[in-house]
Amino acid sequence: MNTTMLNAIAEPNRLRIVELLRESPSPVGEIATKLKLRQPQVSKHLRLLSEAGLVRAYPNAQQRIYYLQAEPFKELDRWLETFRKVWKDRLDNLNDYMKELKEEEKLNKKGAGQ
Amino acid sequence: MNTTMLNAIAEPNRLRIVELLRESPSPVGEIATKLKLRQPQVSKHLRLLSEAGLVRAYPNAQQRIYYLQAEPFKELDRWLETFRKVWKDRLDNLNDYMKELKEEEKLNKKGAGQ
DNA sequence: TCGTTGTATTCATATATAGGAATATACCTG
DNA sequence: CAGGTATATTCCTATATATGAATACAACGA
Repeated sequence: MNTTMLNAIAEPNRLRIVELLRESPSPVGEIATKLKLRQPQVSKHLRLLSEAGLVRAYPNAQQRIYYLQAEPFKELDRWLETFRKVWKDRLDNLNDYMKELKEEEKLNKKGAGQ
Repeated sequence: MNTTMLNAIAEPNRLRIVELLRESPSPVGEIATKLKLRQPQVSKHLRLLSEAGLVRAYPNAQQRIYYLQAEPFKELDRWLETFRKVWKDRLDNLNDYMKELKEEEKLNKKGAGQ
């Protein structure tokens, strides 16, 4: 998994931008207005998101309409998949661990009490 | 979606730690050895991961065995789900946008040629 | 061409944090 | 209790970056 992508969405305002673009493509000014951010900051965040491959833009007169790219999200999804696969077994193992742990605690208390 | 969780895995070494713990629970020293990191750094990263709710530890003598928590990953999965839902429609819309754009370009070129 | 609108960039500053070194803390064994 | 092992914390420094302010750049309309 790519930390560039994760880093891009780990910043609160960028996450909000992404969630806004999830609803519909938007020009920079509209993003700034809706999220109550200043335009230069939005442009900078979009630059980072763009470099991370999360968004693209197409020009419409002076505007630049930004929209999401699917691929990075799919990559994140594939990464999560590797966790889902292991998850069930792991939880079982964990329960075993915890049971063992509890048994040990009981034994220790018994031992201490002697 | 929670940026604390994202921030936690956005750091390369922490991501490696998470991926290592995905294989099996491990004590700090083992993580340090396998990832060729210094022990204090690993402890610090684990602290952050712990505060973000991604890991927990149970004691085993002097060791602390760290293991992953499922919930934050499930939350991330649910967040991604909101994208998957929109994805298909969005791609169609995008195609429409792009078609419109291309049409506009053609018209502009025609106009410029006059 | 000029003014306007929309966006990007540059520069400076403040803040956050990753890493190194040293040390503290906790627990085990003899 | 002493020594050893495993982990956590503290202090310091360097680096990254989010923000604000000012400005540059680009494209439109009159």
